[in-house]
Amino acid sequence: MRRADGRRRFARRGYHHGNLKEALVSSAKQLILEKGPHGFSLVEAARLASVSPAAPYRHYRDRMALLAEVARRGFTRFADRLEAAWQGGAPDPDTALRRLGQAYIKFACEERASYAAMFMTGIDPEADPELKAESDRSFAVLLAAAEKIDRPSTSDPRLISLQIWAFSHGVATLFAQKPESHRESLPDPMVLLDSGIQLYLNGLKSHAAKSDLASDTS
Amino acid sequence: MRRADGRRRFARRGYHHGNLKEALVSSAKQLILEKGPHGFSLVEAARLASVSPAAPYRHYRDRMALLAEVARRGFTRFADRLEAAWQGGAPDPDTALRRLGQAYIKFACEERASYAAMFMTGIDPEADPELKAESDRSFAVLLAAAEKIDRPSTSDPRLISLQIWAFSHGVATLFAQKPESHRESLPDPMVLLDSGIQLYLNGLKSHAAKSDLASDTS
DNA sequence: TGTACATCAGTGAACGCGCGTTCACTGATGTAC
DNA sequence: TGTACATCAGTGAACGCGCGTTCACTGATGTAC
Repeated sequence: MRRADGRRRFARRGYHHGNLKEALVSSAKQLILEKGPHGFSLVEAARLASVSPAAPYRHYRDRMALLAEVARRGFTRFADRLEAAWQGGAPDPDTALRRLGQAYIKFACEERASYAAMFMTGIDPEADPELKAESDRSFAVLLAAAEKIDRPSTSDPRLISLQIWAFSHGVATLFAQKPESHRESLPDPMVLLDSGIQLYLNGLKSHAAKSDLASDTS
Repeated sequence: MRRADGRRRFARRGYHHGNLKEALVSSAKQLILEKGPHGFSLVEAARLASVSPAAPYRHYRDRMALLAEVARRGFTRFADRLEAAWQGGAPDPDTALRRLGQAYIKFACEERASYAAMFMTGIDPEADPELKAESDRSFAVLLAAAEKIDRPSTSDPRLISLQIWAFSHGVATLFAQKPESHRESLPDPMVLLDSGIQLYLNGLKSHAAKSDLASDTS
């Protein structure tokens, strides 16, 4: 286990690594953090796992397959967290939605590499059924939330969920993706999203009795 | 001027290109569209401009310098468009802000390559004074708008402008960056942003008399 | 419990590729007189 | 208007690099008997 020049992270148990599949995912995440999802290379991930450049091909078809694995696992944890935050909308939808937003940002901050693999690699969930399942599960939480909140009866929950998603994603990519040191005088992304969502919900409510802007596209 | 195998786009006038600096910017934008900002290479841009791989170095220090030039020009047009849309807030701030949002999405759709160079390359405006000036000018429009709209007196215009920016950026990256063919059943990004901003503004207004959520971070 | 053997998960060398960049050069252009 | 010359903007060949991927191989593991 050496470092610095020939950087290695995982002690080897012998000829066989023991847990190379996991180790590669972990190495990939570290490299994505350091160089962004496009700077990631399979060769370097292998090096980081103390393994020859050919070894990863025993576990992943190619470079993209490992990236997709990182994204897939990311979506799984993402969906788990969102579900746990939403809790079926208890005790009331507004409170639950605020928790949902906080969970979103928390994930983007704490799992920067996963978030990048999920949303900044141009990976297409449609191409991989497993990936799609987990990504659908994530979005389903947002949709359920949009359906349950206090809103005009004619409003479109799908539109609302996409708006909340876009807002969350914007805050995540602009303010939560950079390492904390680089944020300087910017406001806390959590506060930014939270207060924005509250204002948005308020707008929805106050419009319940008026014209339905969220479904009126004029 | 040939194509397909040795793809060339610009007719040469002879030994000297005539307008290589411009041609390279144009080639770079096309390549960014085709392969994303990370797939862009200086060698290929040169090829597309019918010029040897060494030629670009007469005009740009290195690969990043050309990318920064695309971003800088993008920010210039972006700021121009935002200023033109905002019009000092006439005839009323709400109407002007809606125009602003529309201009934002319009830019992201019509100038996908520029938008990508500006926001998806990890380019740092702080590093280049010219870049920073144009990027500041863009953000200044958003800030001016946030100051002028109907909002609680205790609210923080900076926070509001960042929220509007984050929402716009989220819609732009999630729904406006992909080629239109790939959007399928998704709603029009323009409508998505516009109706969301209206709801947000409404929330701001309805809170003017109540507690100021936009400045209260509890 | 011991041995033969199939299977698994590694090795390491090699390949072709495209890229960024440098270099000595050369053709074209524009300016001074 | 014509010529000498400096400067500018190209060429093309070459370099070293890291990457993705393949290949024949081999050491370790686990299972059948």
